[in-house]
Amino acid sequence: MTKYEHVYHDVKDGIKQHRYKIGEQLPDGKTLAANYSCSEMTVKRALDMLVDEGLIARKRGAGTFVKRLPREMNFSHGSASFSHLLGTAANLETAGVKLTTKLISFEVIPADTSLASSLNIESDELVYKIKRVRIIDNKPTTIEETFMPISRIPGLKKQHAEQSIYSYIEGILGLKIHSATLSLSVRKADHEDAKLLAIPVQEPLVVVSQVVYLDNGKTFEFANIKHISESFNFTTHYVRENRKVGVV
Amino acid sequence: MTKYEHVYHDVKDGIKQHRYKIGEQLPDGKTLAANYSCSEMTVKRALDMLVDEGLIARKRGAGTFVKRLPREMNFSHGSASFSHLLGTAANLETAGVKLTTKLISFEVIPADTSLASSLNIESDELVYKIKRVRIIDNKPTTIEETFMPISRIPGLKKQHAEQSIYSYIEGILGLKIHSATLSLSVRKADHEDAKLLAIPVQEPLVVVSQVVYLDNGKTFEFANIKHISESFNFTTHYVRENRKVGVV
DNA sequence: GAGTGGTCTAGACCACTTC
DNA sequence: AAGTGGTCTAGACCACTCT
Repeated sequence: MTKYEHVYHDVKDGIKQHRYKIGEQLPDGKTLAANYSCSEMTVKRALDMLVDEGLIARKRGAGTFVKRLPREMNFSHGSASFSHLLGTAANLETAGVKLTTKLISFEVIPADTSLASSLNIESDELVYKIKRVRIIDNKPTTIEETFMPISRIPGLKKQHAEQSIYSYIEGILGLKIHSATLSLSVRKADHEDAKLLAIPVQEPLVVVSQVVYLDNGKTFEFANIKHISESFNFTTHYVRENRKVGVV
Repeated sequence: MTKYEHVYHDVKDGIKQHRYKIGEQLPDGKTLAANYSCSEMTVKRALDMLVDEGLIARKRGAGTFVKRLPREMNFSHGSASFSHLLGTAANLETAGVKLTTKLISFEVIPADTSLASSLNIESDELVYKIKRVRIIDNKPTTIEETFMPISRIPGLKKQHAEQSIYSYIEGILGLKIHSATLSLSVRKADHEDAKLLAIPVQEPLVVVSQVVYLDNGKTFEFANIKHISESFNFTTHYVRENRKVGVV
Protein backbone atom coordinates (compact mmCIF):
# COMPACT_ATOMS: atom_id res chain seq x y z
CA MET A 1 0.00 0.00 0.00
CA THR A 2 1.29 3.43 -0.87
CA LYS A 3 1.56 6.19 1.71
CA TYR A 4 -1.27 8.23 0.26
CA GLU A 5 -3.51 5.16 0.28
CA HIS A 6 -2.67 4.67 3.92
CA VAL A 7 -3.53 8.26 4.81
CA TYR A 8 -6.66 8.07 2.68
CA HIS A 9 -7.93 4.92 4.39
CA ASP A 10 -7.03 6.08 7.84
CA VAL A 11 -8.81 9.41 7.53
CA LYS A 12 -11.77 7.73 5.90
CA ASP A 13 -11.97 5.27 8.77
CA GLY A 14 -11.76 8.20 11.13
CA ILE A 15 -14.86 9.64 9.52
CA LYS A 16 -16.66 6.33 9.44
CA GLN A 17 -15.97 5.77 13.12
CA HIS A 18 -16.96 9.30 14.08
CA ARG A 19 -13.47 10.14 15.23
CA TYR A 20 -13.96 13.05 12.85
CA LYS A 21 -17.57 14.15 13.04
CA ILE A 22 -19.78 15.62 10.38
CA GLY A 23 -19.34 19.38 10.22
CA GLU A 24 -16.06 19.28 12.10
CA GLN A 25 -12.71 20.46 10.88
CA LEU A 26 -9.87 18.05 10.24
CA PRO A 27 -6.36 18.77 11.47
CA ASP A 28 -4.46 20.95 9.02
CA GLY A 29 -2.11 19.59 6.40
CA LYS A 30 1.11 20.20 8.35
CA THR A 31 -0.22 18.38 11.38
CA LEU A 32 -1.47 15.40 9.41
CA ALA A 33 1.83 15.23 7.54
CA ALA A 34 3.64 15.12 10.86
CA ASN A 35 1.25 12.52 12.27
CA TYR A 36 1.73 10.26 9.28
CA SER A 37 5.42 11.07 8.81
CA CYS A 38 4.91 12.11 5.24
CA SER A 39 5.02 15.26 3.17
CA GLU A 40 2.15 17.67 2.88
CA MET A 41 1.81 16.83 -0.80
CA THR A 42 1.06 13.26 0.11
CA VAL A 43 -1.59 14.36 2.58
CA LYS A 44 -3.10 16.57 -0.10
CA ARG A 45 -3.18 13.71 -2.55
CA ALA A 46 -5.01 11.53 -0.02
CA LEU A 47 -7.50 14.21 1.01
CA ASP A 48 -8.21 15.11 -2.60
CA MET A 49 -9.44 11.57 -3.10
CA LEU A 50 -11.85 12.06 -0.22
CA VAL A 51 -13.00 15.31 -1.79
CA ASP A 52 -13.67 13.43 -5.02
CA GLU A 53 -15.66 10.88 -3.08
CA GLY A 54 -17.79 13.59 -1.61
CA LEU A 55 -16.79 13.03 2.02
CA ILE A 56 -14.95 16.27 2.76
CA ALA A 57 -14.55 19.81 1.46
CA ARG A 58 -11.30 21.74 1.54
CA LYS A 59 -11.35 25.51 1.60
CA ARG A 60 -8.24 27.54 1.11
CA GLY A 61 -7.61 29.78 4.05
CA ALA A 62 -10.22 28.07 6.15
CA GLY A 63 -9.65 24.37 6.55
CA THR A 64 -10.91 20.91 5.72
CA PHE A 65 -14.42 19.92 6.79
CA VAL A 66 -16.30 16.66 7.01
CA LYS A 67 -19.41 16.68 4.82
CA ARG A 68 -20.93 13.27 5.38
CA LEU A 69 -20.28 9.65 6.22
CA PRO A 70 -19.06 7.17 3.66
CA ARG A 71 -22.10 5.23 2.62
CA GLU A 72 -22.10 1.51 2.96
CA MET A 73 -21.77 -0.33 -0.29
CA ASN A 74 -25.43 -0.90 -0.97
CA PHE A 75 -25.67 -3.64 -3.53
CA SER A 76 -29.41 -3.34 -3.71
CA HIS A 77 -28.85 -4.78 -7.16
CA GLY A 78 -29.65 -1.36 -8.46
CA SER A 79 -26.20 -0.49 -9.62
CA ALA A 80 -25.93 -3.68 -11.60
CA SER A 81 -24.80 -1.69 -14.59
CA PHE A 82 -21.95 -0.32 -12.66
CA SER A 83 -20.81 -3.42 -10.91
CA HIS A 84 -21.01 -4.99 -14.32
CA LEU A 85 -18.05 -2.82 -15.15
CA LEU A 86 -16.27 -3.86 -12.02
CA GLY A 87 -16.87 -7.49 -12.78
CA THR A 88 -20.48 -8.15 -12.05
CA ALA A 89 -20.47 -11.75 -11.13
CA ALA A 90 -17.83 -11.58 -8.45
CA ASN A 91 -19.21 -8.48 -6.79
CA LEU A 92 -22.80 -9.49 -6.70
CA GLU A 93 -22.08 -12.99 -5.56
CA THR A 94 -19.94 -11.97 -2.67
CA ALA A 95 -22.81 -9.69 -1.76
CA GLY A 96 -24.89 -12.82 -1.33
CA VAL A 97 -27.00 -12.29 -4.42
CA LYS A 98 -27.68 -15.07 -6.86
CA LEU A 99 -26.79 -14.00 -10.37
CA THR A 100 -27.34 -16.17 -13.41
CA THR A 101 -26.97 -15.44 -17.08
CA LYS A 102 -29.17 -16.58 -19.93
CA LEU A 103 -27.50 -16.42 -23.31
CA ILE A 104 -30.03 -15.35 -25.93
CA SER A 105 -27.76 -15.14 -28.97
CA PHE A 106 -24.12 -15.21 -29.93
CA GLU A 107 -23.20 -14.11 -33.44
CA VAL A 108 -20.39 -12.56 -35.41
CA ILE A 109 -21.36 -9.69 -37.69
CA PRO A 110 -19.62 -6.95 -39.66
CA ALA A 111 -19.78 -3.58 -37.94
CA ASP A 112 -21.97 -0.96 -39.56
CA THR A 113 -20.66 2.58 -39.68
CA SER A 114 -22.33 3.67 -36.48
CA LEU A 115 -21.00 0.76 -34.47
CA ALA A 116 -17.57 1.06 -36.07
CA SER A 117 -17.47 4.67 -35.03
CA SER A 118 -18.40 3.82 -31.43
CA LEU A 119 -15.71 1.17 -31.28
CA ASN A 120 -13.10 3.14 -33.23
CA ILE A 121 -12.66 0.38 -35.78
CA GLU A 122 -13.06 0.13 -39.56
CA SER A 123 -16.50 -0.42 -41.02
CA ASP A 124 -17.21 -4.08 -41.76
CA GLU A 125 -14.62 -5.26 -39.28
CA LEU A 126 -16.01 -8.36 -37.58
CA VAL A 127 -17.50 -8.03 -34.13
CA TYR A 128 -19.18 -10.37 -31.68
CA LYS A 129 -22.80 -9.55 -31.07
CA ILE A 130 -23.95 -11.07 -27.81
CA LYS A 131 -27.34 -10.80 -26.22
CA ARG A 132 -27.85 -11.94 -22.65
CA VAL A 133 -30.41 -11.68 -19.91
CA ARG A 134 -29.14 -11.30 -16.37
CA ILE A 135 -31.22 -12.92 -13.69
CA ILE A 136 -30.84 -11.74 -10.13
CA ASP A 137 -32.50 -13.73 -7.36
CA ASN A 138 -34.59 -15.54 -9.97
CA LYS A 139 -35.88 -12.29 -11.46
CA PRO A 140 -34.82 -11.27 -14.97
CA THR A 141 -33.41 -7.81 -14.42
CA THR A 142 -31.34 -6.66 -17.39
CA ILE A 143 -30.94 -7.31 -21.08
CA GLU A 144 -27.41 -6.77 -22.26
CA GLU A 145 -26.54 -6.38 -25.92
CA THR A 146 -22.79 -6.33 -26.29
CA PHE A 147 -20.51 -5.72 -29.29
CA MET A 148 -16.79 -6.46 -29.22
CA PRO A 149 -14.26 -6.52 -32.05
CA ILE A 150 -12.89 -10.01 -32.67
CA SER A 151 -9.47 -8.55 -33.31
CA ARG A 152 -9.19 -7.21 -29.77
CA ILE A 153 -10.87 -10.09 -27.95
CA PRO A 154 -9.75 -13.20 -29.82
CA GLY A 155 -11.00 -16.66 -28.96
CA LEU A 156 -14.21 -15.73 -27.18
CA LYS A 157 -16.65 -18.66 -27.02
CA LYS A 158 -20.27 -19.16 -26.09
CA GLN A 159 -19.18 -20.71 -22.83
CA HIS A 160 -17.52 -17.44 -21.77
CA ALA A 161 -20.63 -15.48 -22.65
CA GLU A 162 -22.64 -17.80 -20.48
CA GLN A 163 -20.41 -16.95 -17.55
CA SER A 164 -18.41 -13.75 -17.29
CA ILE A 165 -16.89 -12.20 -20.38
CA TYR A 166 -14.91 -9.85 -18.21
CA SER A 167 -13.09 -12.61 -16.41
CA TYR A 168 -12.15 -14.08 -19.80
CA ILE A 169 -10.75 -10.74 -20.87
CA GLU A 170 -8.89 -9.98 -17.68
CA GLY A 171 -8.15 -13.47 -16.42
CA ILE A 172 -7.37 -15.40 -19.61
CA LEU A 173 -6.31 -12.74 -22.09
CA GLY A 174 -4.54 -10.72 -19.42
CA LEU A 175 -5.94 -7.41 -20.61
CA LYS A 176 -6.74 -4.59 -18.23
CA ILE A 177 -9.97 -2.67 -18.29
CA HIS A 178 -9.27 0.98 -17.78
CA SER A 179 -12.44 3.02 -17.99
CA ALA A 180 -15.83 3.53 -19.56
CA THR A 181 -18.14 6.27 -20.68
CA LEU A 182 -21.76 5.72 -19.76
CA SER A 183 -24.89 7.40 -20.96
CA LEU A 184 -28.27 6.88 -19.29
CA SER A 185 -31.69 7.33 -20.78
CA VAL A 186 -35.18 5.89 -20.49
CA ARG A 187 -37.10 3.93 -23.12
CA LYS A 188 -40.24 1.86 -23.09
CA ALA A 189 -40.12 -1.89 -23.43
CA ASP A 190 -40.94 -3.33 -26.85
CA HIS A 191 -42.45 -6.77 -27.28
CA GLU A 192 -39.14 -8.58 -27.16
CA ASP A 193 -37.95 -6.68 -24.07
CA ALA A 194 -41.24 -7.44 -22.37
CA LYS A 195 -40.98 -11.13 -23.12
CA LEU A 196 -37.38 -11.44 -21.95
CA LEU A 197 -37.94 -9.54 -18.74
CA ALA A 198 -41.43 -10.85 -18.03
CA ILE A 199 -42.94 -7.39 -17.80
CA PRO A 200 -45.74 -5.61 -19.67
CA VAL A 201 -45.02 -3.94 -22.99
CA GLN A 202 -44.43 -0.18 -22.59
CA GLU A 203 -42.94 -0.52 -19.14
CA PRO A 204 -40.09 1.99 -18.74
CA LEU A 205 -36.54 0.67 -18.98
CA VAL A 206 -33.35 2.46 -18.07
CA VAL A 207 -30.92 2.09 -20.95
CA VAL A 208 -27.24 2.35 -20.16
CA SER A 209 -25.10 2.75 -23.27
CA GLN A 210 -21.46 2.22 -22.53
CA VAL A 211 -18.16 2.29 -24.34
CA VAL A 212 -15.44 0.48 -22.44
CA TYR A 213 -11.69 0.99 -22.83
CA LEU A 214 -8.56 -1.04 -22.17
CA ASP A 215 -5.55 0.52 -20.48
CA ASN A 216 -3.87 1.03 -23.84
CA GLY A 217 -6.66 3.43 -24.71
CA LYS A 218 -8.37 1.10 -27.18
CA THR A 219 -12.12 0.56 -27.16
CA PHE A 220 -13.10 -3.06 -26.72
CA GLU A 221 -16.81 -2.98 -25.98
CA PHE A 222 -19.92 -1.13 -26.91
CA ALA A 223 -23.02 -2.22 -25.04
CA ASN A 224 -26.62 -1.29 -24.45
CA ILE A 225 -27.92 -2.53 -21.15
CA LYS A 226 -31.63 -2.30 -20.43
CA HIS A 227 -32.62 -2.32 -16.78
CA ILE A 228 -36.02 -2.83 -15.28
CA SER A 229 -36.50 0.65 -13.98
CA GLU A 230 -37.83 -0.17 -10.55
CA SER A 231 -34.64 -2.01 -9.64
CA PHE A 232 -32.39 0.70 -11.00
CA ASN A 233 -30.60 3.21 -8.88
CA PHE A 234 -27.49 5.19 -9.60
CA THR A 235 -25.60 7.42 -7.20
CA THR A 236 -22.77 9.76 -7.97
CA HIS A 237 -21.01 12.83 -6.64
CA TYR A 238 -20.26 16.03 -8.35
CA VAL A 239 -17.49 18.33 -7.20
CA ARG A 240 -17.46 21.72 -8.73
CA GLU A 241 -13.94 22.99 -8.58
CA ASN A 242 -12.01 20.21 -10.21
CA ARG A 243 -14.69 18.82 -12.45
CA LYS A 244 -14.31 15.49 -10.81
CA VAL A 245 -16.83 13.00 -9.62
CA GLY A 246 -16.57 9.94 -7.45
CA VAL A 247 -18.73 6.90 -7.30
CA VAL A 248 -19.70 5.06 -4.18
CA MET B 1 -4.52 30.58 -15.21
CA THR B 2 -2.29 28.11 -13.43
CA LYS B 3 0.38 26.18 -15.27
CA TYR B 4 -1.42 22.87 -15.00
CA GLU B 5 -4.56 24.46 -16.39
CA HIS B 6 -2.53 25.73 -19.30
CA VAL B 7 -1.04 22.31 -20.03
CA TYR B 8 -4.46 20.70 -19.56
CA HIS B 9 -6.16 23.03 -22.03
CA ASP B 10 -3.37 22.89 -24.54
CA VAL B 11 -3.25 19.09 -24.66
CA LYS B 12 -7.03 18.94 -24.73
CA ASP B 13 -7.07 21.33 -27.67
CA GLY B 14 -4.44 19.18 -29.32
CA ILE B 15 -6.81 16.23 -29.10
CA LYS B 16 -9.80 18.24 -30.24
CA GLN B 17 -7.88 19.50 -33.26
CA HIS B 18 -6.52 16.08 -34.11
CA ARG B 19 -2.97 17.17 -33.48
CA TYR B 20 -3.00 14.13 -31.22
CA LYS B 21 -5.11 11.46 -32.87
CA ILE B 22 -7.27 8.78 -31.30
CA GLY B 23 -5.19 5.72 -30.51
CA GLU B 24 -1.93 7.61 -30.71
CA GLN B 25 0.62 8.05 -27.99
CA LEU B 26 1.32 11.43 -26.46
CA PRO B 27 4.88 12.65 -25.88
CA ASP B 28 6.24 11.38 -22.59
CA GLY B 29 6.19 13.38 -19.40
CA LYS B 30 9.77 14.61 -19.60
CA THR B 31 9.25 15.92 -23.11
CA LEU B 32 6.00 17.68 -22.29
CA ALA B 33 7.55 19.19 -19.18
CA ALA B 34 10.37 20.56 -21.32
CA ASN B 35 7.94 21.85 -23.95
CA TYR B 36 5.88 23.67 -21.38
CA SER B 37 8.84 24.68 -19.21
CA CYS B 38 7.35 23.10 -16.15
CA SER B 39 8.02 20.16 -13.87
CA GLU B 40 6.89 16.65 -14.61
CA MET B 41 4.58 16.77 -11.60
CA THR B 42 2.71 19.61 -13.20
CA VAL B 43 2.35 17.66 -16.43
CA LYS B 44 1.10 14.69 -14.47
CA ARG B 45 -1.45 16.84 -12.69
CA ALA B 46 -2.75 18.16 -16.01
CA LEU B 47 -2.87 14.76 -17.70
CA ASP B 48 -4.59 13.20 -14.71
CA MET B 49 -7.43 15.63 -15.25
CA LEU B 50 -7.74 14.39 -18.82
CA VAL B 51 -7.75 10.83 -17.54
CA ASP B 52 -10.60 11.74 -15.22
CA GLU B 53 -12.46 13.24 -18.15
CA GLY B 54 -12.11 10.04 -20.08
CA LEU B 55 -9.98 11.45 -22.90
CA ILE B 56 -6.72 9.60 -22.33
CA ALA B 57 -5.29 6.56 -20.58
CA ARG B 58 -1.87 6.46 -18.96
CA LYS B 59 -0.07 3.18 -18.58
CA ARG B 60 3.02 2.85 -16.48
CA GLY B 61 5.91 1.57 -18.53
CA ALA B 62 4.07 2.05 -21.77
CA GLY B 63 2.88 5.60 -22.32
CA THR B 64 -0.12 7.89 -22.57
CA PHE B 65 -2.75 7.19 -25.21
CA VAL B 66 -5.65 9.12 -26.66
CA LYS B 67 -8.97 7.36 -26.12
CA ARG B 68 -11.50 9.67 -27.69
CA LEU B 69 -12.37 13.22 -28.60
CA PRO B 70 -13.79 15.66 -26.10
CA ARG B 71 -17.49 15.78 -26.74
CA GLU B 72 -19.10 19.06 -27.50
CA MET B 73 -21.19 20.43 -24.71
CA ASN B 74 -24.53 19.09 -25.81
CA PHE B 75 -27.15 21.08 -24.01
CA SER B 76 -29.92 18.97 -25.44
CA HIS B 77 -31.70 20.12 -22.30
CA GLY B 78 -31.32 16.58 -21.11
CA SER B 79 -28.77 17.29 -18.48
CA ALA B 80 -30.92 19.97 -16.94
CA SER B 81 -30.45 18.39 -13.55
CA PHE B 82 -26.77 18.79 -13.84
CA SER B 83 -26.60 22.23 -15.28
CA HIS B 84 -29.03 23.10 -12.54
CA LEU B 85 -26.14 22.53 -10.23
CA LEU B 86 -23.88 24.67 -12.33
CA GLY B 87 -26.41 27.46 -12.38
CA THR B 88 -29.12 26.37 -14.73
CA ALA B 89 -30.44 29.63 -15.95
CA ALA B 90 -27.16 31.09 -17.08
CA ASN B 91 -25.99 27.97 -18.83
CA LEU B 92 -29.15 27.16 -20.64
CA GLU B 93 -29.76 30.70 -21.73
CA THR B 94 -26.34 31.20 -23.18
CA ALA B 95 -27.02 27.95 -25.02
CA GLY B 96 -29.91 29.74 -26.70
CA VAL B 97 -32.65 27.88 -24.86
CA LYS B 98 -35.59 29.68 -23.35
CA LEU B 99 -35.98 28.75 -19.70
CA THR B 100 -38.79 29.98 -17.52
CA THR B 101 -39.82 29.07 -14.00
CA LYS B 102 -43.30 28.67 -12.61
CA LEU B 103 -43.50 28.90 -8.86
CA ILE B 104 -46.06 26.44 -7.53
CA SER B 105 -45.64 26.97 -3.81
CA PHE B 106 -43.34 28.63 -1.32
CA GLU B 107 -43.68 27.67 2.33
CA VAL B 108 -41.71 27.42 5.50
CA ILE B 109 -42.10 24.19 7.44
CA PRO B 110 -40.36 22.38 10.29
CA ALA B 111 -38.08 19.58 9.09
CA ASP B 112 -39.21 16.06 9.87
CA THR B 113 -36.58 13.58 10.98
CA SER B 114 -35.89 12.24 7.54
CA LEU B 115 -35.38 15.66 6.00
CA ALA B 116 -33.36 16.83 9.00
CA SER B 117 -31.10 13.86 8.54
CA SER B 118 -30.60 14.60 4.85
CA LEU B 119 -29.76 18.21 5.62
CA ASN B 120 -27.72 17.49 8.74
CA ILE B 121 -29.85 19.78 10.86
CA GLU B 122 -31.96 19.36 14.00
CA SER B 123 -35.48 18.00 13.68
CA ASP B 124 -38.09 20.76 13.57
CA GLU B 125 -35.59 23.33 12.40
CA LEU B 126 -37.38 25.57 9.90
CA VAL B 127 -36.79 25.01 6.22
CA TYR B 128 -38.08 26.55 3.02
CA LYS B 129 -40.15 24.18 0.95
CA ILE B 130 -40.28 25.36 -2.63
CA LYS B 131 -41.99 23.71 -5.53
CA ARG B 132 -41.31 24.91 -9.06
CA VAL B 133 -41.89 23.81 -12.61
CA ARG B 134 -39.15 24.52 -15.12
CA ILE B 135 -40.29 25.27 -18.62
CA ILE B 136 -37.84 24.86 -21.46
CA ASP B 137 -38.81 26.15 -24.90
CA ASN B 138 -42.43 26.43 -23.73
CA LYS B 139 -42.51 22.81 -22.61
CA PRO B 140 -42.83 21.96 -18.91
CA THR B 141 -39.85 19.70 -18.34
CA THR B 142 -39.07 19.30 -14.67
CA ILE B 143 -40.74 19.60 -11.29
CA GLU B 144 -38.34 20.67 -8.58
CA GLU B 145 -39.16 20.29 -4.92
CA THR B 146 -36.47 21.98 -2.88
CA PHE B 147 -35.80 22.16 0.87
CA MET B 148 -33.31 24.59 2.39
CA PRO B 149 -32.69 25.50 6.03
CA ILE B 150 -33.59 29.11 6.78
CA SER B 151 -30.60 29.40 9.05
CA ARG B 152 -28.17 28.80 6.21
CA ILE B 153 -29.99 30.71 3.50
CA PRO B 154 -31.44 33.74 5.28
CA GLY B 155 -33.66 36.24 3.52
CA LEU B 156 -34.85 34.13 0.62
CA LYS B 157 -38.01 35.55 -0.96
CA LYS B 158 -40.58 34.38 -3.46
CA GLN B 159 -39.04 36.64 -6.04
CA HIS B 160 -35.74 34.71 -5.85
CA ALA B 161 -37.54 31.41 -6.23
CA GLU B 162 -39.21 32.74 -9.34
CA GLN B 163 -35.81 33.44 -10.83
CA SER B 164 -32.66 31.62 -9.79
CA ILE B 165 -32.16 30.62 -6.17
CA TYR B 166 -28.58 29.80 -6.94
CA SER B 167 -27.72 33.30 -8.02
CA TYR B 168 -29.22 34.59 -4.78
CA ILE B 169 -27.04 32.21 -2.80
CA GLU B 170 -23.85 32.84 -4.70
CA GLY B 171 -24.39 36.39 -5.89
CA ILE B 172 -26.16 38.04 -2.95
CA LEU B 173 -25.19 35.92 0.03
CA GLY B 174 -21.70 35.34 -1.31
CA LEU B 175 -21.71 31.65 -0.47
CA LYS B 176 -19.91 29.10 -2.60
CA ILE B 177 -21.45 25.88 -3.77
CA HIS B 178 -18.95 23.09 -3.48
CA SER B 179 -20.46 19.78 -4.46
CA ALA B 180 -23.47 17.52 -4.53
CA THR B 181 -24.42 13.90 -4.25
CA LEU B 182 -26.99 12.77 -6.75
CA SER B 183 -29.10 9.68 -6.90
CA LEU B 184 -31.14 8.73 -9.96
CA SER B 185 -34.19 6.52 -10.14
CA VAL B 186 -37.39 6.16 -12.13
CA ARG B 187 -40.96 6.64 -10.91
CA LYS B 188 -44.29 6.95 -12.59
CA ALA B 189 -46.15 10.25 -12.70
CA ASP B 190 -48.99 10.68 -10.21
CA HIS B 191 -51.96 12.92 -10.90
CA GLU B 192 -50.27 16.07 -9.75
CA ASP B 193 -47.08 15.37 -11.73
CA ALA B 194 -49.16 14.67 -14.79
CA LYS B 195 -51.05 17.93 -14.46
CA LEU B 196 -47.97 20.04 -13.91
CA LEU B 197 -46.05 18.51 -16.78
CA ALA B 198 -49.00 18.08 -19.12
CA ILE B 199 -48.39 14.38 -19.61
CA PRO B 200 -50.51 11.28 -18.99
CA VAL B 201 -50.63 9.75 -15.54
CA GLN B 202 -48.23 6.81 -15.17
CA GLU B 203 -45.71 8.22 -17.60
CA PRO B 204 -42.18 7.45 -16.37
CA LEU B 205 -40.23 10.26 -14.72
CA VAL B 206 -36.56 10.33 -13.87
CA VAL B 207 -36.19 11.44 -10.27
CA VAL B 208 -32.92 13.06 -9.28
CA SER B 209 -32.50 13.35 -5.53
CA GLN B 210 -29.69 15.63 -4.60
CA VAL B 211 -27.96 16.91 -1.50
CA VAL B 212 -25.93 20.02 -2.17
CA TYR B 213 -23.04 21.32 -0.09
CA LEU B 214 -21.34 24.66 0.49
CA ASP B 215 -17.58 24.95 0.55
CA ASN B 216 -17.57 24.89 4.33
CA GLY B 217 -18.92 21.36 4.14
CA LYS B 218 -22.43 22.27 5.26
CA THR B 219 -25.50 20.96 3.50
CA PHE B 220 -27.78 23.70 2.24
CA GLU B 221 -30.21 21.95 -0.07
CA PHE B 222 -32.08 18.73 -0.44
CA ALA B 223 -34.12 18.44 -3.61
CA ASN B 224 -36.12 15.99 -5.64
CA ILE B 225 -36.20 16.87 -9.30
CA LYS B 226 -38.58 14.99 -11.56
CA HIS B 227 -37.70 14.99 -15.23
CA ILE B 228 -39.85 14.01 -18.16
CA SER B 229 -37.96 10.90 -19.12
CA GLU B 230 -37.83 11.42 -22.85
CA SER B 231 -35.87 14.63 -22.43
CA PHE B 232 -33.50 13.18 -19.89
CA ASN B 233 -29.98 12.11 -20.66
CA PHE B 234 -27.03 11.76 -18.38
CA THR B 235 -23.46 11.00 -19.38
CA THR B 236 -20.54 10.22 -17.15
CA HIS B 237 -17.15 8.53 -17.16
CA TYR B 238 -15.84 5.90 -14.92
CA VAL B 239 -12.13 5.37 -14.42
CA ARG B 240 -11.16 2.24 -12.64
CA GLU B 241 -7.82 2.82 -11.04
CA ASN B 242 -8.40 5.98 -9.09
CA ARG B 243 -12.09 5.65 -8.45
CA LYS B 244 -12.66 8.94 -10.15
CA VAL B 245 -15.21 10.04 -12.64
CA GLY B 246 -15.47 13.10 -14.79
CA VAL B 247 -18.48 14.71 -16.32
CA VAL B 248 -18.63 16.28 -19.74
C1' DG C 1 -1.25 38.63 11.39
C1' DA C 2 -1.75 33.92 11.91
C1' DG C 3 -3.35 30.03 9.86
C1' DT C 4 -5.06 27.54 6.18
C1' DG C 5 -4.90 25.14 1.55
C1' DG C 6 -2.95 25.49 -3.51
C1' DT C 7 0.81 25.60 -6.89
C1' DC C 8 5.19 24.40 -8.34
C1' DT C 9 9.80 22.68 -8.35
C1' DA C 10 14.06 19.51 -9.08
C1' DG C 11 15.21 15.50 -8.22
C1' DA C 12 15.41 10.72 -6.02
C1' DC C 13 13.78 6.40 -6.39
C1' DC C 14 10.56 2.77 -7.77
C1' DA C 15 7.37 -0.22 -10.81
C1' DC C 16 6.27 -1.58 -14.99
C1' DT C 17 6.36 -2.51 -20.22
C1' DT C 18 8.61 -3.19 -24.16
C1' DC C 19 12.38 -4.68 -27.03
C1' DA D 1 18.46 -2.06 -21.16
C1' DA D 2 15.87 1.76 -22.22
C1' DG D 3 11.91 4.14 -21.67
C1' DT D 4 7.69 4.96 -19.55
C1' DG D 5 4.59 6.61 -15.67
C1' DG D 6 3.97 6.61 -10.25
C1' DT D 7 5.36 7.94 -5.58
C1' DC D 8 7.41 10.93 -2.50
C1' DT D 9 10.05 14.65 -0.63
C1' DA D 10 11.37 19.35 1.56
C1' DG D 11 10.72 23.48 0.74
C1' DA D 12 9.55 27.94 -1.67
C1' DC D 13 6.09 30.87 -2.56
C1' DC D 14 1.32 32.32 -3.24
C1' DA D 15 -3.86 33.01 -2.32
C1' DC D 16 -7.17 33.09 0.70
C1' DT D 17 -10.02 33.33 5.23
C1' DC D 18 -10.71 34.52 9.64
C1' DT D 19 -11.01 37.50 13.61
